[in-house]
Amino acid sequence: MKLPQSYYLQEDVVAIARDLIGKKIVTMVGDQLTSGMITETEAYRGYDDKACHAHLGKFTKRTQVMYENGGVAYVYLCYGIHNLFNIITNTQDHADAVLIRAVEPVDGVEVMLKRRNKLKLDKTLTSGPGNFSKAFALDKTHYGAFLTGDLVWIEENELFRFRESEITTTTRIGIDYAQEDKDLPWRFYLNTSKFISKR
DNA sequence: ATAGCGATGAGCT
DNA sequence: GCTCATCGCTATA
Repeated sequence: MKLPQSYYLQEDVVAIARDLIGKKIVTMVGDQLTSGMITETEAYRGYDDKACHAHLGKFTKRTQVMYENGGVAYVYLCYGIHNLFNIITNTQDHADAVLIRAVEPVDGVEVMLKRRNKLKLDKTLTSGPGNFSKAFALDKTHYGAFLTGDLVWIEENELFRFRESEITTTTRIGIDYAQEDKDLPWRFYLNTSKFISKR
């Protein structure tokens, strides 16, 4: 059920970002289980992608986990407020990552509502990378966490099937500084879901 | 030691 | 569409 490490070791991060749509992501934090179906992702490709934190092999305390073997979490704080959750892919020294930008809630909606200080379920509960991370209690303590472990993982979603036409391929958000790479079609979302950060 | 800034989200117009 | 909260990372000195 849990995706094995070999899944994350695949070399095409863009293909993985697309393939993760429809899969189930689960966290077990403080005895509270939350899960959801992944509806929106973006690919960031290590060395040659100007939008990637590891562009041209940039190696800092923040980016170091990106260079590990695929199957670990890369979480960083954005705008001083939001934790953004990424999955590291490819083999060691290839700093590729997939940003999870939105999910559709499945289990633990009450827990998510509490974490988000909300009273009722609507699409803002888990759409947008900062909102998703907060609802799933993903933060800096998950930096480097193994996705084969018992804290956060991804499962195959046998029951859910969709047509190819339900996946929209488009450009990534918030990376205008990346010059010629800002228009790469590396964002994917399930256009039949309400839980999308931006259409 | 510190200036500059960002893979965002909320609220208001 | 516009503003701004908020702070750790990064580069530079």
